[in-house]
Amino acid sequence: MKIENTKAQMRKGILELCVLSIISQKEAYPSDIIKKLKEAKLIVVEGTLYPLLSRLKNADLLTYEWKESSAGPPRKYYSLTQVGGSFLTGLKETWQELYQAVDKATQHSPQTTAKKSRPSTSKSSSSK
Amino acid sequence: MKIENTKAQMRKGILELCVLSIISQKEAYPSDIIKKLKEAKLIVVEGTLYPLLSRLKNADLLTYEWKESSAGPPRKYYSLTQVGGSFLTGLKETWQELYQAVDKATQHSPQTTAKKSRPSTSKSSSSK
DNA sequence: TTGGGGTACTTTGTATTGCAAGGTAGCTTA
DNA sequence: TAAGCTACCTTGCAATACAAAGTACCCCAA
Repeated sequence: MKIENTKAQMRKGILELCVLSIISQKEAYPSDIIKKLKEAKLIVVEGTLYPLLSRLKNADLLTYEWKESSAGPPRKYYSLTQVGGSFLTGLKETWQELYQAVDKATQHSPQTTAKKSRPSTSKSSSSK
Repeated sequence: MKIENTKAQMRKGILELCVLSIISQKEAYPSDIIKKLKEAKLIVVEGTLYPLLSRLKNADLLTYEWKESSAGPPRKYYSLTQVGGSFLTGLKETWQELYQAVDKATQHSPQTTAKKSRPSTSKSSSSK
Protein backbone atom coordinates (compact mmCIF):
# COMPACT_ATOMS: atom_id res chain seq x y z
CA MET A 1 0.00 0.00 0.00
CA LYS A 2 1.42 3.27 -1.04
CA ILE A 3 0.41 6.59 0.32
CA GLU A 4 0.14 7.95 -3.17
CA ASN A 5 -2.51 5.38 -3.75
CA THR A 6 -4.47 6.48 -0.75
CA LYS A 7 -4.20 10.07 -1.75
CA ALA A 8 -5.51 9.21 -5.14
CA GLN A 9 -8.37 7.33 -3.60
CA MET A 10 -9.25 10.28 -1.53
CA ARG A 11 -9.85 12.36 -4.57
CA LYS A 12 -12.12 9.91 -6.20
CA GLY A 13 -15.69 10.94 -6.46
CA ILE A 14 -14.84 14.43 -5.51
CA LEU A 15 -13.86 15.02 -9.05
CA GLU A 16 -17.43 15.10 -10.18
CA LEU A 17 -18.18 17.81 -7.73
CA CYS A 18 -15.21 19.87 -8.80
CA VAL A 19 -15.80 19.41 -12.47
CA LEU A 20 -19.45 20.36 -12.22
CA SER A 21 -18.55 23.35 -10.12
CA ILE A 22 -16.01 24.57 -12.57
CA ILE A 23 -18.41 24.19 -15.42
CA SER A 24 -21.16 25.90 -13.51
CA GLN A 25 -19.02 28.98 -13.20
CA LYS A 26 -18.50 29.25 -16.87
CA GLU A 27 -18.74 26.86 -19.75
CA ALA A 28 -15.44 25.21 -20.36
CA TYR A 29 -13.75 22.69 -22.55
CA PRO A 30 -11.78 19.74 -21.29
CA SER A 31 -8.28 21.12 -21.48
CA ASP A 32 -9.56 24.20 -19.77
CA ILE A 33 -11.03 22.15 -16.97
CA ILE A 34 -7.86 20.21 -16.48
CA LYS A 35 -5.92 23.40 -16.17
CA LYS A 36 -8.28 24.78 -13.58
CA LEU A 37 -8.19 21.60 -11.57
CA LYS A 38 -4.45 21.73 -11.66
CA GLU A 39 -4.54 25.25 -10.31
CA ALA A 40 -6.55 23.91 -7.42
CA LYS A 41 -3.95 21.20 -6.88
CA LEU A 42 -6.18 18.49 -8.25
CA ILE A 43 -4.24 16.82 -10.97
CA VAL A 44 -6.36 15.00 -13.48
CA VAL A 45 -5.43 13.56 -16.80
CA GLU A 46 -7.38 13.31 -19.99
CA GLY A 47 -8.08 9.65 -19.64
CA THR A 48 -9.92 10.44 -16.44
CA LEU A 49 -11.74 13.54 -17.47
CA TYR A 50 -13.15 12.51 -20.81
CA PRO A 51 -14.99 9.45 -19.62
CA LEU A 52 -16.22 11.46 -16.68
CA LEU A 53 -17.63 14.15 -18.92
CA SER A 54 -19.25 11.51 -21.07
CA ARG A 55 -20.92 9.99 -18.06
CA LEU A 56 -22.19 13.33 -16.93
CA LYS A 57 -23.43 14.11 -20.38
CA ASN A 58 -25.21 10.78 -20.67
CA ALA A 59 -26.87 11.48 -17.36
CA ASP A 60 -28.16 14.74 -18.80
CA LEU A 61 -26.25 16.76 -16.30
CA LEU A 62 -24.19 18.40 -18.98
CA THR A 63 -24.56 19.45 -22.55
CA TYR A 64 -21.94 20.65 -24.90
CA GLU A 65 -21.58 22.81 -27.88
CA TRP A 66 -18.87 22.85 -30.46
CA LYS A 67 -17.11 26.13 -30.77
CA GLU A 68 -14.40 27.17 -33.05
CA SER A 69 -11.06 28.01 -31.68
CA SER A 70 -9.04 30.83 -33.06
CA ALA A 71 -6.10 28.51 -33.10
CA GLY A 72 -6.52 24.81 -33.41
CA PRO A 73 -9.34 22.36 -33.73
CA PRO A 74 -12.82 23.15 -32.45
CA ARG A 75 -13.53 22.68 -28.79
CA LYS A 76 -16.34 21.05 -26.96
CA TYR A 77 -17.66 23.58 -24.52
CA TYR A 78 -19.60 21.99 -21.72
CA SER A 79 -22.27 23.68 -19.67
CA LEU A 80 -24.69 22.55 -17.01
CA THR A 81 -28.22 21.54 -17.76
CA GLN A 82 -30.98 22.37 -15.37
CA VAL A 83 -30.80 18.88 -13.97
CA GLY A 84 -27.09 19.31 -13.61
CA GLY A 85 -27.63 22.42 -11.57
CA SER A 86 -29.85 20.61 -9.12
CA PHE A 87 -27.46 17.76 -9.00
CA LEU A 88 -24.60 20.06 -8.20
CA THR A 89 -26.54 21.67 -5.41
CA GLY A 90 -27.18 18.30 -3.86
CA LEU A 91 -23.61 17.33 -4.31
CA LYS A 92 -22.40 20.37 -2.49
CA GLU A 93 -24.61 19.50 0.41
CA THR A 94 -23.26 15.99 0.41
CA TRP A 95 -19.77 17.36 0.40
CA GLN A 96 -20.48 19.51 3.40
CA GLU A 97 -21.98 16.60 5.25
CA LEU A 98 -19.05 14.45 4.38
CA TYR A 99 -16.60 17.03 5.54
CA GLN A 100 -18.36 17.31 8.82
CA ALA A 101 -18.50 13.56 9.15
CA VAL A 102 -14.79 13.26 8.57
CA ASP A 103 -14.23 16.08 10.95
CA LYS A 104 -16.24 14.30 13.55
CA ALA A 105 -14.49 11.03 12.99
CA THR A 106 -11.02 12.51 12.99
CA GLN A 107 -10.99 15.37 15.44
CA HIS A 108 -13.33 13.93 17.94
CA SER A 109 -11.50 12.29 20.81
CA PRO A 110 -14.14 11.09 23.17
CA GLN A 111 -12.96 8.76 25.86
CA THR A 112 -16.12 6.85 25.85
CA THR A 113 -15.53 3.60 27.57
CA ALA A 114 -12.44 1.69 28.41
CA LYS A 115 -13.60 -1.67 27.37
CA LYS A 116 -10.26 -3.33 27.33
CA SER A 117 -11.00 -4.98 30.59
CA ARG A 118 -10.91 -8.68 30.12
CA PRO A 119 -7.90 -10.14 28.46
CA SER A 120 -7.92 -13.46 30.18
CA THR A 121 -7.73 -16.68 28.29
CA SER A 122 -5.99 -15.98 25.11
CA LYS A 123 -7.55 -17.05 21.96
CA SER A 124 -6.14 -18.84 19.02
CA SER A 125 -8.87 -19.61 16.70
CA SER A 126 -8.49 -19.23 13.06
CA SER A 127 -5.05 -18.90 11.79
CA LYS A 128 -4.57 -16.83 8.72
CA MET B 1 -25.81 7.79 -13.31
CA LYS B 2 -27.35 7.90 -9.94
CA ILE B 3 -26.60 10.39 -7.26
CA GLU B 4 -26.21 7.62 -4.76
CA ASN B 5 -23.42 6.35 -6.86
CA THR B 6 -21.67 9.67 -6.82
CA LYS B 7 -22.12 9.98 -3.12
CA ALA B 8 -20.59 6.60 -2.65
CA GLN B 9 -17.68 7.55 -4.81
CA MET B 10 -17.13 10.63 -2.81
CA ARG B 11 -16.58 8.62 0.30
CA LYS B 12 -14.01 6.38 -1.23
CA GLY B 13 -10.53 6.82 0.01
CA ILE B 14 -11.72 8.93 2.84
CA LEU B 15 -12.57 5.76 4.63
CA GLU B 16 -8.97 5.00 5.28
CA LEU B 17 -8.55 8.31 6.94
CA CYS B 18 -11.60 7.85 9.10
CA VAL B 19 -10.79 4.30 10.06
CA LEU B 20 -7.25 5.16 11.01
CA SER B 21 -8.45 8.13 12.97
CA ILE B 22 -10.94 6.12 14.89
CA ILE B 23 -8.39 3.50 15.70
CA SER B 24 -5.86 6.11 16.71
CA GLN B 25 -8.21 7.37 19.35
CA LYS B 26 -8.53 4.01 20.94
CA GLU B 27 -8.01 0.49 19.79
CA ALA B 28 -11.18 -0.90 18.33
CA TYR B 29 -12.58 -3.98 16.73
CA PRO B 30 -14.41 -4.01 13.40
CA SER B 31 -17.98 -3.95 14.61
CA ASP B 32 -16.99 -1.14 16.88
CA ILE B 33 -15.51 0.80 14.03
CA ILE B 34 -18.57 0.32 11.89
CA LYS B 35 -20.70 1.64 14.69
CA LYS B 36 -18.58 4.72 15.12
CA LEU B 37 -18.57 5.41 11.43
CA LYS B 38 -22.29 5.12 11.39
CA GLU B 39 -22.53 7.64 14.17
CA ALA B 40 -20.57 10.00 11.98
CA LYS B 41 -22.98 9.31 9.11
CA LEU B 42 -20.49 7.25 7.20
CA ILE B 43 -22.17 3.97 6.57
CA VAL B 44 -19.79 1.14 5.92
CA VAL B 45 -20.47 -2.54 5.72
CA GLU B 46 -18.37 -5.47 6.76
CA GLY B 47 -17.46 -6.41 3.22
CA THR B 48 -15.82 -3.04 2.89
CA LEU B 49 -14.18 -2.77 6.24
CA TYR B 50 -12.54 -6.16 6.58
CA PRO B 51 -10.56 -6.00 3.38
CA LEU B 52 -9.61 -2.45 4.23
CA LEU B 53 -8.30 -3.46 7.61
CA SER B 54 -6.39 -6.30 6.04
CA ARG B 55 -4.77 -3.95 3.60
CA LEU B 56 -3.78 -1.58 6.34
CA LYS B 57 -2.41 -4.41 8.41
CA ASN B 58 -0.39 -5.78 5.51
CA ALA B 59 1.03 -2.33 5.02
CA ASP B 60 2.15 -2.38 8.64
CA LEU B 61 0.00 0.54 9.50
CA LEU B 62 -2.06 -1.49 11.90
CA THR B 63 -1.59 -4.39 14.23
CA TYR B 64 -4.17 -6.35 16.09
CA GLU B 65 -4.58 -8.35 19.20
CA TRP B 66 -7.19 -10.90 20.06
CA LYS B 67 -9.18 -10.12 23.13
CA GLU B 68 -11.95 -11.96 24.81
CA SER B 69 -15.39 -10.55 24.90
CA SER B 70 -17.52 -10.81 27.96
CA ALA B 71 -20.28 -12.08 25.74
CA GLY B 72 -19.57 -13.74 22.48
CA PRO B 73 -16.57 -14.72 20.42
CA PRO B 74 -13.22 -13.00 20.83
CA ARG B 75 -12.56 -9.77 19.06
CA LYS B 76 -9.71 -8.50 17.01
CA TYR B 77 -8.65 -5.21 18.48
CA TYR B 78 -6.74 -3.06 16.05
CA SER B 79 -4.30 -0.35 16.97
CA LEU B 80 -1.93 1.87 15.06
CA THR B 81 1.69 1.07 14.58
CA GLN B 82 4.25 3.81 14.61
CA VAL B 83 4.26 3.83 10.85
CA GLY B 84 0.51 4.03 10.95
CA GLY B 85 0.73 7.10 13.12
CA SER B 86 2.95 8.90 10.67
CA PHE B 87 0.77 7.80 7.84
CA LEU B 88 -2.28 9.17 9.54
CA THR B 89 -0.61 12.49 10.12
CA GLY B 90 0.21 12.75 6.45
CA LEU B 91 -3.28 11.72 5.55
CA LYS B 92 -4.79 14.43 7.66
CA GLU B 93 -2.66 16.98 5.90
CA THR B 94 -3.74 15.60 2.56
CA TRP B 95 -7.30 15.84 3.64
CA GLN B 96 -6.92 19.47 4.57
CA GLU B 97 -5.30 20.24 1.28
CA LEU B 98 -8.02 18.44 -0.54
CA TYR B 99 -10.71 20.27 1.30
CA GLN B 100 -9.14 23.55 0.42
CA ALA B 101 -8.75 22.49 -3.16
CA VAL B 102 -12.39 21.56 -3.41
CA ASP B 103 -13.29 24.75 -1.70
CA LYS B 104 -11.28 26.67 -4.20
CA ALA B 105 -12.79 24.83 -7.11
CA THR B 106 -16.35 25.09 -5.92
CA GLN B 107 -16.81 28.33 -4.05
CA HIS B 108 -14.43 30.39 -6.00
CA SER B 109 -16.04 32.32 -8.79
CA PRO B 110 -13.14 34.20 -10.15
CA GLN B 111 -13.53 35.98 -13.38
CA THR B 112 -9.87 35.51 -13.77
CA THR B 113 -9.47 35.60 -17.44
CA ALA B 114 -11.90 35.63 -20.21
CA LYS B 115 -9.74 33.34 -22.12
CA LYS B 116 -12.07 32.69 -24.92
CA SER B 117 -10.56 35.52 -26.77
CA ARG B 118 -7.31 34.68 -28.32
CA PRO B 119 -5.22 31.78 -27.42
CA SER B 120 -3.16 32.76 -30.38
CA THR B 121 0.39 32.22 -29.46
CA SER B 122 -0.79 29.88 -26.81
CA LYS B 123 1.12 29.43 -23.64
CA SER B 124 2.91 26.40 -24.95
CA SER B 125 5.34 24.76 -22.61
CA SER B 126 2.59 22.40 -21.72
CA SER B 127 3.69 19.72 -24.05
CA LYS B 128 6.71 18.24 -22.42
C1' DT C 1 0.16 21.99 -52.35
C1' DT C 2 2.46 19.66 -48.95
C1' DG C 3 4.60 18.66 -44.53
C1' DG C 4 5.61 19.61 -39.69
C1' DG C 5 4.05 20.90 -35.24
C1' DG C 6 0.56 21.73 -32.10
C1' DT C 7 -4.09 21.31 -30.04
C1' DA C 8 -8.00 18.62 -28.91
C1' DC C 9 -10.93 14.81 -28.52
C1' DT C 10 -11.35 9.37 -27.91
C1' DT C 11 -10.61 4.71 -26.89
C1' DT C 12 -8.53 0.54 -24.80
C1' DG C 13 -6.66 -2.14 -21.15
C1' DT C 14 -5.38 -2.61 -16.28
C1' DA C 15 -5.58 -2.31 -11.33
C1' DT C 16 -7.95 -0.89 -7.36
C1' DT C 17 -11.64 -1.14 -4.36
C1' DG C 18 -16.49 -0.59 -2.28
C1' DC C 19 -20.22 -3.54 -1.73
C1' DA C 20 -23.72 -7.47 -1.59
C1' DA C 21 -24.14 -11.91 -0.24
C1' DG C 22 -22.77 -16.01 1.72
C1' DG C 23 -19.83 -18.74 4.87
C1' DT C 24 -17.29 -20.28 9.25
C1' DA C 25 -16.70 -20.37 14.13
C1' DG C 26 -17.07 -19.37 19.15
C1' DC C 27 -20.13 -18.15 23.09
C1' DT C 28 -24.45 -18.14 25.86
C1' DT C 29 -28.82 -19.75 27.15
C1' DA C 30 -32.58 -23.01 27.64
C1' DT D 1 -27.84 -30.65 22.41
C1' DA D 2 -30.05 -26.97 19.85
C1' DA D 3 -31.00 -22.23 18.84
C1' DG D 4 -29.61 -17.62 18.52
C1' DC D 5 -26.27 -14.24 18.70
C1' DT D 6 -21.80 -12.04 17.79
C1' DA D 7 -17.78 -11.68 15.12
C1' DC D 8 -14.65 -12.55 11.54
C1' DC D 9 -13.69 -13.73 6.58
C1' DT D 10 -14.21 -14.68 1.46
C1' DT D 11 -16.05 -14.48 -3.26
C1' DG D 12 -17.84 -12.25 -7.27
C1' DC D 13 -19.33 -8.06 -9.38
C1' DA D 14 -19.40 -3.24 -10.81
C1' DA D 15 -17.51 1.27 -11.03
C1' DT D 16 -13.77 4.09 -12.28
C1' DA D 17 -9.05 6.57 -12.23
C1' DC D 18 -5.22 6.26 -14.96
C1' DA D 19 -1.60 5.23 -18.58
C1' DA D 20 -0.90 4.97 -23.16
C1' DA D 21 -1.93 4.94 -27.79
C1' DG D 22 -4.82 6.65 -31.56
C1' DT D 23 -7.44 9.95 -34.64
C1' DA D 24 -8.65 14.44 -36.46
C1' DC D 25 -8.25 19.21 -37.22
C1' DC D 26 -5.80 23.72 -37.75
C1' DC D 27 -2.00 26.93 -38.79
C1' DC D 28 2.27 28.21 -40.85
C1' DA D 29 6.13 27.82 -43.81
C1' DA D 30 8.50 26.22 -47.92
